[in-house]
Amino acid sequence: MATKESGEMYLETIYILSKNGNKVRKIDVSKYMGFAKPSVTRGISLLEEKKLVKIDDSGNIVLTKKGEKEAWRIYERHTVLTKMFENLGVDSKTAAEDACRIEHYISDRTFDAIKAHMKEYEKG
Amino acid sequence: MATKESGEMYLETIYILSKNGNKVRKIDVSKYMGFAKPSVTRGISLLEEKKLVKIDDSGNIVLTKKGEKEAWRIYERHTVLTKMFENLGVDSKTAAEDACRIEHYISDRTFDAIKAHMKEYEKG
DNA sequence: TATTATAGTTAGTCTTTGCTAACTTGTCAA
DNA sequence: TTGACAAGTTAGCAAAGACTAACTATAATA
Repeated sequence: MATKESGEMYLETIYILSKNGNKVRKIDVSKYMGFAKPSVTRGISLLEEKKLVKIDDSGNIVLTKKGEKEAWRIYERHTVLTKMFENLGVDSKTAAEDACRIEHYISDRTFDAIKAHMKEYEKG
Repeated sequence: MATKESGEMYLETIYILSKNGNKVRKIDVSKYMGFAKPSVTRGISLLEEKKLVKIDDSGNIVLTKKGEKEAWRIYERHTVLTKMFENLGVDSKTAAEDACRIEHYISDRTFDAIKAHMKEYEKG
């Protein structure tokens, strides 16, 4: 598989950790994901190459416009899929775990259909 | 990821190709999946080690009980997920493609919830 | 200032799973 | 019987993405 999964997980993690205006360093990502520091060093540097993040003068990881957009894309998949599974009666933990794996593999087209359906569902 | 994906795809392919009582050789798997012969040689031999398939005297790949069960598990995911996406308005091709990727990552628990929901849906 | 802890990097390993090149085996037809 | 083609294997490469060991650099504290 052209595994975008790894990069997307780093991106999503950075997004989550920085959501409340928090500074995010590589060590934070390392701890959050449970990956060794060198793995994170490389993972993030790949994101840098793709212009998805920058490292500021203090060593904080900052999402670029492009990175922010992409991270949001993944994060939205995560939340919507989790909610869908919960609505189907799946416990929150399992729902979130499944969403976290599936979010990387679902096409825009199918995700949009799910999103539209969820919107309807919530309405009435 | 503890990628079960590759092995599951081989298994599912063998299942599909043998569904109508057809004999399945490695070359058939190779053509169906678009993989080179050596890749298939190894892929299948891993399934042999796990006692999921056997090679009979004529070189045909035969699913064991265990392999059959596992293959069916994947195949059912494939069909149910495809149908669900189609019901949400996704075109058949996209629905099948998404199902094919996602089928490897969805937990039993979540899949059961989806299956139950589809049953309800079809009833009414 | 010197010590020490924390953050980060470098170098190199491992596993998975695809690939090609080149060989072997087995079958069928001339 | 031989020649040729199809099926399958062996050996080795590549990329992704995790790891450890060991280093450096930074920052806080005695």
